[in-house]
Amino acid sequence: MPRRFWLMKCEPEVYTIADLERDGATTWEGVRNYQARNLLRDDMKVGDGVLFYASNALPSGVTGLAKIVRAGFPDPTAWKEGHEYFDPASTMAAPVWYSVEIGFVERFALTIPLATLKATRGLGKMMVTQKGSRLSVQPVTRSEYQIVTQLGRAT
DNA sequence: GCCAACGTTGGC
DNA sequence: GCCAACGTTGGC
Repeated sequence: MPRRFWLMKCEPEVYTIADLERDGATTWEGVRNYQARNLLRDDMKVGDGVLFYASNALPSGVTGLAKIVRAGFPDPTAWKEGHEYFDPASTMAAPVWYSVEIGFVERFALTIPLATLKATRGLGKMMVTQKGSRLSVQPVTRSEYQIVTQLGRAT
């Protein structure tokens, strides 16, 4: 089965590529958007490549690489009463929200800013470069992944 | 902090 | 099922 590629957004105040480097792996929890949920639950597979994106950052951009180390499973935080991600609609029998686990791959020396992505040939159609693109988990093509990886290693 | 874009909610 | 109101995201 061909490896697929993704971009996952997180605010630096919540979690960074440096945190992932320290932890080795982390559970990607708290996604509460159906479109992103479907990707987590159905499409992300072990071994898929991930561009780690820092949103609401200075600058916002891709800060490194990760990979899927555990495919979709019910988001445990949805079951924790009192937790900020608690959702009574999600039950053990019929989970509503899903998580994956990602593992650390590489930390770029410098962030590849959104402005650079927008200006780079071959990334014009990348979802994150489109106006109003708010999806926190996005599909990325192999070629987009490779171009961004090269940018990250070149700096 | 501003504000545009988007998703969700809820009245009808 | 429409759509206005509202809340959230996220770049700047």
